[in-house]
Amino acid sequence: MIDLRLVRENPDLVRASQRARGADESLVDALLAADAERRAAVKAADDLRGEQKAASQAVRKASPEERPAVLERAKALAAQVKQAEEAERTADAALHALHLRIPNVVHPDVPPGGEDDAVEIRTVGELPAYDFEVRDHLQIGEALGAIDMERGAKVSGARFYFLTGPGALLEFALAQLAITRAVAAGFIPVIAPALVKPEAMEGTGFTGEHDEEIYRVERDDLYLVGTSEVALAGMHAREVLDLSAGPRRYAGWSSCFRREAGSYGKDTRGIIRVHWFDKVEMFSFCAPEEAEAEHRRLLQWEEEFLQLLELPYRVVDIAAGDLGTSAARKFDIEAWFPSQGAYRELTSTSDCTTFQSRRLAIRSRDADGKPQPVATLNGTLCAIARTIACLLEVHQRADGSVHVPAALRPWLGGHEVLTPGMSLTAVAAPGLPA
RNA sequence: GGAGGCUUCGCCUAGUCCGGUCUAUGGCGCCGCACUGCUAAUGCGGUUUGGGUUAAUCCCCAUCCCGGGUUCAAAUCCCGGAGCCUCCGCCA
Repeated sequence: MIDLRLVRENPDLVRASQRARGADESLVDALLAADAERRAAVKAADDLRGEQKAASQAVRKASPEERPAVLERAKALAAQVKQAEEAERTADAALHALHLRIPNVVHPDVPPGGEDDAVEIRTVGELPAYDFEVRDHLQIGEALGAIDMERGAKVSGARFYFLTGPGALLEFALAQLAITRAVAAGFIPVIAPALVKPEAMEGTGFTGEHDEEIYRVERDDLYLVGTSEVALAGMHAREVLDLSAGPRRYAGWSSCFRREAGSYGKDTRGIIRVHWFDKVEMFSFCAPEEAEAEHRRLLQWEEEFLQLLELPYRVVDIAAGDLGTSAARKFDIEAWFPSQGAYRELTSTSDCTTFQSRRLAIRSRDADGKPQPVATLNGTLCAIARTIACLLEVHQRADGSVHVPAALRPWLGGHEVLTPGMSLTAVAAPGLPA
């Protein structure tokens, strides 16, 4: 949630942010009114409680003769306090409900507009040219024995898949490369839970407008995460972190689950948009004043990863109307999918400033030693299924084989190419005993 | 799934049986000051978090795992829940 002091002191800034998002501007004034009401209710209840406390002491000290009268007064006050506390709770709940409905304040440099108004920042890598008819990743994957959609549907339904043979090995290779890179950059590797409590989901801002996107396990009141960001952010809920040595960075691996409600008919083919995939996610806790620089660093790590995979891509600055609830700013990296002749989102990094940490009560001590909300940032290092799809397409060859980028070879037995029908028995990490 | 134990202001801890200056004790750590050639030791003072109020200080309210209840009054009594530990059962 956003900083209430900002709303009080600079409501126009928040109104402008709401406008930029295409969200309801009047919420800001409703919030201000609710805030004033809550403060009045708090003051009334506090004052009454103070009186009651004194009265309660008086009961104890009263002589036997005056005791009945004093007790009478204390009882009356107790009843008033009860009423005042009820009013306080109501006012507080009203404020909280409004507070939760307001998304993060957008960064001033965010481009205006909606989904189609992302601004291209740069393109990197040469678009490949093919002197044969380009196949899509599913055709290539099926020929390689790497992807089995039909049986995925048989077992789990639409948008489920099996990764088999070289596909399964590719998943591990990508995960290894991602985690290895992240650890080398100073990230703490984490295997995060994929089922979380409602609190963690709410804290990261996913339950509001994205509710339809989330799998819920009713019986146990748990959610399946759509990204390990949820667990990683929740990891330090209600803690005071020591960030004096710089940002605290985690690289989390987890399965991710998405209902994809409302995307019927979109990307129905292959493993570009699926209900479940595995992902290595970067997550950073840092001082608010460092957030923008950290955001650029996350973006850079994402770019380096795609460069290692030899995938051409472009970086886009997401427009205000297309930002998630928690994000003040978001950069996507879109990689080239030859079968579509288009760039498609492969990774995404968001600066959530103090929005998530305020909800989750994640703080660090400022220069005065006072706990203050930290900034949280997240970025995809590798969304594995979609990355496999992109790799297969970009690195395809006329004979149905697929070029293996050098960076992945250590985990694919040193093979420079994946070929239909190849034997996997030789695929082992070099240096391991046979 | 069953039985028992535990949870106090950074860490440890007193207090809970028997409700009332608990405005929560003490130790460690940390910060400041004094003493000291310097350090150590010692002494004195400070040190939970959130909210309200304020120009700021002061002050006020809440906070003893969480949520209810009883009471004029709850760390303390009652009910519900969470987490941790031990044992039994089951299990990869």
